[in-house]
Amino acid sequence: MAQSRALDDGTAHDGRRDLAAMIVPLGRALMAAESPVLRAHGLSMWAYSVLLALGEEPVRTQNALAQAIGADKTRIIGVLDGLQERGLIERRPDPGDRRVRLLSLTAEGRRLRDSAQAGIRERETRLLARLPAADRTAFLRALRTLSSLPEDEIIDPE
Amino acid sequence: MAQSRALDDGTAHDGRRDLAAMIVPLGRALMAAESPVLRAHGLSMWAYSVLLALGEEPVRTQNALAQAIGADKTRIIGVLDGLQERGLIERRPDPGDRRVRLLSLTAEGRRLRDSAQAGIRERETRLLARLPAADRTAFLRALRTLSSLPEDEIIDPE
DNA sequence: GCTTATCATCTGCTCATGCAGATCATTGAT
DNA sequence: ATCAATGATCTGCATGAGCAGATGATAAGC
Repeated sequence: MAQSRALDDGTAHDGRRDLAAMIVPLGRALMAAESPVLRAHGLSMWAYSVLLALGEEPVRTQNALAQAIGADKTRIIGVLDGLQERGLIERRPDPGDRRVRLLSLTAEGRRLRDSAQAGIRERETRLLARLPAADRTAFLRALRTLSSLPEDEIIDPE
Repeated sequence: MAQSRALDDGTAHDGRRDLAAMIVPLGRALMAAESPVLRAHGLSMWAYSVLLALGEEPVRTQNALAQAIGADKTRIIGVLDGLQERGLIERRPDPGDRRVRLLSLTAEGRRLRDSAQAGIRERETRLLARLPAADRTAFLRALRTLSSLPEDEIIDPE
């Protein structure tokens, strides 16, 4: 263990840093990278998250949508108001239960989402070009796997 | 483009999600995973980050330390006070410039850091076991590369 | 019909964070 | 010696997020 810190960079005895220590700042930087693209499209991070979460089928209940994007159900109401006013989403009562809203994208909302996402994708492609092709592919595959895990499986693996 | 959304899961036309959309929630979950380990060691996230950032050589200036861990220099003062009180770190004036503090780990601080990190590493190993070995290796290699990039290179690649 | 539960909505409160400003001690330049 | 800059420290302010509670409309169960 005398060599446990040959390099003073937060690394453990196997020479790598904690996952969180690598992933969290990277996530912050990626969000900062998205910021100008979203601004150019007149979207906040939460507005964009909402657009990403809405697809071909309406999402049933605002609470379900909020949970899907990791937001507070009370705090997305203003976001939804704004998106609805701009004609990017529609909110309709569920005919079978009028307490509930069905949320869907408009064609305009889809276009804006796709345009913003294309801008973000372009930047990501340039960033990922720093990785060897095989590493890039494996990285994305691993990331998809890990990010698809239910949260409690990440928190308490096995 | 008619097939651009075969699956309604926030994916672009190449079928993958935005990096931020995958990495940010993963980072949050990883932090949540660390939480019980840190609590068991009587450490906050920031306290742990400070311990990780201090190595064999003293860190010169509190501001440099704050920047290194992505914290606000004014907000880590309390953290440093607490760590110092517990005998986990030392703060000494630089003999060459008494405005400046030299920050270093005590032996006790090193032990606590290493113990916490071992606990966290154990959980990570279990989590990463879900990946095929080759993907795991490539993922960690890629993650190291990306997380080592200067922030402005991530924000504005090339 | 009455009671309980659910959804959307609004609002208040607390906490963390980022940033700015002020103060004091120290340093460097003139 | 004076002035400007720097580092640590304290504090205030604004903002956003998380959570709780209340309200009104609607639905389900008895």
